[in-house]
Amino acid sequence: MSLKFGLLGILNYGSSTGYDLKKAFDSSLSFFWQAHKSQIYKELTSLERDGFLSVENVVQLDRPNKKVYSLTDRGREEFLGWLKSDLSEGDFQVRDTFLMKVFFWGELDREEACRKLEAYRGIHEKKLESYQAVAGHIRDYSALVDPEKARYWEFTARFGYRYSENCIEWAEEAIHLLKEGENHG
Amino acid sequence: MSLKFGLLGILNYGSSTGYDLKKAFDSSLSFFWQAHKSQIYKELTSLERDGFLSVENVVQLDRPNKKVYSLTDRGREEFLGWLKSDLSEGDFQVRDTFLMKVFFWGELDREEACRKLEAYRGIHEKKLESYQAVAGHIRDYSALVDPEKARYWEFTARFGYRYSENCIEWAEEAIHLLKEGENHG
DNA sequence: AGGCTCATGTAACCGGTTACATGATTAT
DNA sequence: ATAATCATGTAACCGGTTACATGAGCCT
Repeated sequence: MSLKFGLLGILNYGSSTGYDLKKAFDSSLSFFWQAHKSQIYKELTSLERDGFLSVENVVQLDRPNKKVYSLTDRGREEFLGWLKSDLSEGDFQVRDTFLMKVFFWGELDREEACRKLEAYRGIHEKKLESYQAVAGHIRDYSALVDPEKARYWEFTARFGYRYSENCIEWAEEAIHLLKEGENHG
Repeated sequence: MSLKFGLLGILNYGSSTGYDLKKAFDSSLSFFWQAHKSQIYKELTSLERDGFLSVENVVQLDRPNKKVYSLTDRGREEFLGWLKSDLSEGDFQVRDTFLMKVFFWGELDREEACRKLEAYRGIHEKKLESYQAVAGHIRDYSALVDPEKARYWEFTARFGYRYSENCIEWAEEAIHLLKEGENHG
């Protein structure tokens, strides 16, 4: 359901093509939402059919033709309605296959569990670095765009940073407990 | 994809019916995975078709008949294969509609953003309480079941607790930044 | 009388993933 | 030469959600 609003939200900044929307997703929303191009093209078609977007065919000579989508008034209303709507249960539901595995780790031996925790920590350490880079990009941007927007982009990047930090601390705590338990477990 | 392994994992503890598997999901896996009963019944049918489960029809007189599913050897192999498999990209991808909204909050005024952050904090404060209750239940259980299993159940509960704690701290930080920005923004 | 628990599902739909398909231009 | 970029999609499939449907027994 949220891909729809992600697309409307980006198009609220300005008109765009499916191709560029995919790039926008990959570069700025991918921490908390991923989208395949096939899904983006499908969704754009139905948003246009429903009157939330208008489309213009742009013929190009040196490159493939393209379809430029623009938010209609109805589309903007739809987007703002979603944005203002109250938080609901679904906004808090997490799905995490890694934690599902952890839940069943009683079937593995502790060495294997420790190795997996260390791999997990390593991945989040790399993510920390990339969030710092993202934070830098946003600061560069915020000089150019509405700083009121950039403020919230920073909040989401900060969330990602803190999230990975927390995963690392949790993993270290768990590793510690496993190694402690080895002696008198 | 992970519902499959969640079901195999619980059935690895012992045979069960769709009805009871739904309860097991709701009571212990729901923090990181939710499942509807319609989906559970569908999945059980295909797991049996694929030879990962066997099924026994149990006729009852005072209650509706039931189907008791049991893990086959193939099913146990399939489960352990998944459990031992290396972490992949998909194990780290987050989907969070709340953060999607935050990303676009530049379209709202700050008071509204603050109110939503406070609601968010409030919800996670309630979640913190429920995780403490969960941790208690696990400790009660761990006297009865294999403590090596309970250890990992605690890890996932601890993750949930820390996650909500982190959300609260992030929200407070964000509220602070918004209120600070009011004066000289 | 009314609501909860036990116990099963089907049907319609929506959202998301993977693979396939094309083809010119531009940069290394 | 070759790989990347630009730009569009389709098709098949899988996974997940919502609503509908039934019906006995037990508790208040």
